[in-house]
Amino acid sequence: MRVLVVEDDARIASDLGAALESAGFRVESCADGEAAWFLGDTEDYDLVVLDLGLPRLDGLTILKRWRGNGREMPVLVLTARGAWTERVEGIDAGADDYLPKPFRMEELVARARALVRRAAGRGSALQEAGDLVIDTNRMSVSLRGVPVSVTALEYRLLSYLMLHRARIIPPVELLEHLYGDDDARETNALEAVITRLRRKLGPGVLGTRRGFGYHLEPLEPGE
Amino acid sequence: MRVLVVEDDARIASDLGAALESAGFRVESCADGEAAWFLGDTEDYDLVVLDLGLPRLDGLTILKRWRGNGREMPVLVLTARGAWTERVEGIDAGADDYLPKPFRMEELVARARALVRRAAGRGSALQEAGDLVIDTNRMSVSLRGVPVSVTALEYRLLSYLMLHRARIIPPVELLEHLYGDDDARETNALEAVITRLRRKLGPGVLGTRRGFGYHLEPLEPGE
DNA sequence: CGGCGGCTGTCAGGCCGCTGTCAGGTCCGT
DNA sequence: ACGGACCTGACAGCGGCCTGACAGCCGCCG
Repeated sequence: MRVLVVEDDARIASDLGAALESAGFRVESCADGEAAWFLGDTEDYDLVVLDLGLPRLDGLTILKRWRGNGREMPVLVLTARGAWTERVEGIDAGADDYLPKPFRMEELVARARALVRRAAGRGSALQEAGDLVIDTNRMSVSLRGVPVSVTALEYRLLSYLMLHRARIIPPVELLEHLYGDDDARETNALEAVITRLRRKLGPGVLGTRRGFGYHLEPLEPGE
Repeated sequence: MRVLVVEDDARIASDLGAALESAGFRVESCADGEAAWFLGDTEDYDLVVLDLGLPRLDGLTILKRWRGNGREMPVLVLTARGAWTERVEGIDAGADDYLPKPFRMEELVARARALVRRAAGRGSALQEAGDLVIDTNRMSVSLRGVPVSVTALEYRLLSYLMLHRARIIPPVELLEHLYGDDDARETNALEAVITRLRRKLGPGVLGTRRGFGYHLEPLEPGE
């Protein structure tokens, strides 16, 4: 996690840096507006902490330029106490969160963490198990990087197995999930789906434990 | 048991909260999508009850983001009556169960309990006795760290002995547990299973007390 | 509207591992 | 030493599971 701290007050900057570092961030600092703009525009940060009162180039302007250039990293804006207009402007400029000064370091760290995590949810939401990767946003599946086309039903099955990949899933539970109607199916619809999926995914992905249920293959503790 | 209720209709939310609380849950409510997403992403709940129609941020989107971020708590989705597509989408997004509105509170509570129970087996659910370890998630057995492949019946036998490892289990009780039918079996099916298990586990694991029953080996109270 | 193709449940057939049964053999308690 | 409780290996039937084929359903498109 790489974070850029833009703050001209040396004492605050050093406090911020210390707090964020002890929270596990890799911190880079910058006191000058022009330099900050350049860094944020060219480097990749997971988070920027941006003070608005800066020499040479206003914080809001920097933020607007970044956004205008398509830079989408989360930005946490520090505003002076009660400067309400600044807050509104900050939002308009594309800030993701703001914190009025003075603030407690714990709160800043908490918000920083939340922002980073939230930003993670923006990209493609990937879940993986072994060679299999499913993208829950695009509802797509790929195996060893190669996309595999699956039907809606097959996708549901895979995504459920993926979500509960730590367990063995008994057939009843899968049936309940795929079809909802809890009237006991006496058919082998499930087996059919499994077979068709296996044909697409090849061996070594969908595992069966006779008498127990199904699971995604990399299930560590042996056989 | 901590549960998050995400529901914008105040009346329904309060009914839900009351029902779940009287069922022994600790309830937190949230009517706003953005806030719900944040809570579910940063707090740890044992269950989330999620209504799909929300202001600011759609329930399905929230769910997908949670899953994409690796949040795996059980989620019970509330859908509008007859909105079948919603149900399917909910499953696709990673819901563990869903309930069409309107519903009876008893049913919701029942399903909530079931979900929590199911998810309870998620942490390292290891039970051990002596050198023997049973993983109830993976339904696997290992001896001195070495995985042993057992059949469904053998597994049930072992897990029953494990559960009651403090005492000696008479054969009738085991038969009853394994086969249900209480008509006294005059066969030696049980002995056969025991023998096969002993072959896999080696000596010193399954003990016999002639005339009393079976037990797992390290039986504390004086030999 | 009618044909077409993809999706999916059903059916029949088959494989093979699991499991009860049987026929002994062994061990323990009395 | 005897009887019964228990063990064990062999074996055959069953049932869980797999698979290919087929048909109904539905959306798509001309």
